[in-house]
Amino acid sequence: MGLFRSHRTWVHMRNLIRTCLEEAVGHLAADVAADILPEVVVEPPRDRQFGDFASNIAMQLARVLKRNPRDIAVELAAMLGEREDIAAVDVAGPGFINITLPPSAWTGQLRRIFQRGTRWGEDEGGRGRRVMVEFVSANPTGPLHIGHGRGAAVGDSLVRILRKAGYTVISEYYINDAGNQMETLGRSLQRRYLELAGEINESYPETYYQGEYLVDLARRLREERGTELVDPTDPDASLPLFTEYAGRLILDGISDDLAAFGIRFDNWTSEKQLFEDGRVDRLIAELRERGQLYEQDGALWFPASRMGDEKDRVVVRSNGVKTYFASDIAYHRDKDERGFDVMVDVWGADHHGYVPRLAAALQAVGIDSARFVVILVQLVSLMRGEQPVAMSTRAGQFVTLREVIDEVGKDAARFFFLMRRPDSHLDFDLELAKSQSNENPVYYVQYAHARICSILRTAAEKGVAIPQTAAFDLSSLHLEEELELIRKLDAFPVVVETAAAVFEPHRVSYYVSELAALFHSYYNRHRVVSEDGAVTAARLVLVQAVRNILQSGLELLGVDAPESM
RNA sequence: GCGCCCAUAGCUCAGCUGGAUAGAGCGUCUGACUACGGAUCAGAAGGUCGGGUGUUCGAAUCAUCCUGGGCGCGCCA
Repeated sequence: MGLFRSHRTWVHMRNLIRTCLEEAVGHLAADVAADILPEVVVEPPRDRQFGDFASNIAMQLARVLKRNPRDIAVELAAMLGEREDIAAVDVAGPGFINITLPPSAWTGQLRRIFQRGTRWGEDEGGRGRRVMVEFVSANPTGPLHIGHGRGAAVGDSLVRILRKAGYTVISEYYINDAGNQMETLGRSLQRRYLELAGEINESYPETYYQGEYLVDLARRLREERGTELVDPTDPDASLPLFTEYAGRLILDGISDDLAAFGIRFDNWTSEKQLFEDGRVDRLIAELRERGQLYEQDGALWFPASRMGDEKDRVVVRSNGVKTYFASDIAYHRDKDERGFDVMVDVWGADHHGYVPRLAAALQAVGIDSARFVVILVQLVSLMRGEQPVAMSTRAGQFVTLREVIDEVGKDAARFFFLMRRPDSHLDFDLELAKSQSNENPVYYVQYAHARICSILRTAAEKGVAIPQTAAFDLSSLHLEEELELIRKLDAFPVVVETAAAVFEPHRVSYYVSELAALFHSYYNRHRVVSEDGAVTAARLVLVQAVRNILQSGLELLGVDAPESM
């Protein structure tokens, strides 16, 4: 059986090598129960001199087989070495198996990658499993700030990555439009409105929302309705109108800001709606039926402490008001009923204390909490060069996402948010993000893409045919830099798969940066378009493949891949 | 006080869930096209992976303790 004659023509090399090793291990350990055999892991070696791939399986097997790892490695290597399509197999160190493929294997792989185009990296790993990714979900009480921006970038990129990895994904925004914060919002707008009408003399209360945007909304309301909403006898009567007005316009603004950030949600779910159509009540009834509620001090409690949380939590307050916790359980019960295998929630890290209680509650209504994944995104420190930018939500002084997008651009903002692990603190430097210099990593990647486009334009101007297929001889691609590029392209599906599995978009950011670096280096050393027709054609195939992967990698981050800059 | 997260080069951070001599960008220093875009490239210097103990063939990675920083501990959302 030929190693590279797979029924799936788009399989990356690493998986093929793994399959080969698994076969060999099967022969070697035929009498060992399969379930105690260690998983075969194949990865690039630390040092390229060791070859294309390395596996530590012999050392893992040593434990099970109770044999010297080097002996095992030698035997496995002997089996692999018989294959014609493997150039060399070596045993090194304590028992690493190092595998080298012939250049023809790599050019053959390049051909497949090229023909796959921007679909290279699409995988079936998700097997169509249904995932909901819920993110942002900010209260419609004010514009999105920069912290929301990070959550938005992470959530949206996760959606893109999961889709690429073969999952069926729905993105959703949960609108927290119920509760007393909305009432406070209404009162705040009402107050600003009355101030405009000259009805108020006292200073604006500290407990109200402080942002300037409420003054703008009040002006707008006044333009639309004049002073007809001034009702000195019964201010509460018109309060719902203010609340509804503020909530609706702020949510529209949030939606616009997200659109400017390249984000469109598949679905929006209203918390208020959950209350109004009885889903919250049904959930509470369900908890009661399952014996998961008790009454104390006039309130209804969920015994979360029985399932790992610090203390029990109130579901219905003694005044009859249902808590946010209640609606949140109901919301996740609803997600479950909509048939999602996995529910991913992207939250600010300051909500981490909330995770155990919700996980416990889901478990209590029969939802395996392993299906509930919370990605905690750490807060963002905004910097302007060395100087921290002061932000205080309370004082209404915060930098909005919109301001950041306007100042540094969507691409830089998204890339910066996705450069770090979600659970790592992020310093966001506005000056750096804005600078069109070599300090800025966004341009580095985009420039690589634009440069390739430029090469293709040059080739076209010179009358060189741009290869549309790779169905010709690529054997002139034998330089180490060229093989290195192909290996990197080959690894893209692994990056997508891993980023999806561990919910870490920053892996894609690193990948595209590394791929761009390999390309820039190659570009500076070797000409693509030259007098040699065969070499030119082969190199055009290579750089076009690089372009495709840069493009789809950036696509996963929601960053544009410009043809010129 | 209890819980969660973090600690890796001067700075900002990766490290492919336990592998070989710990990497990248920025900054610093030295260099590179009269050719496809110099927003680029080549090279150098820079480390007790916060500290201790443990687990094993093998630890930045796992366990545990300590130190230091962030966050959370409401009948708020």
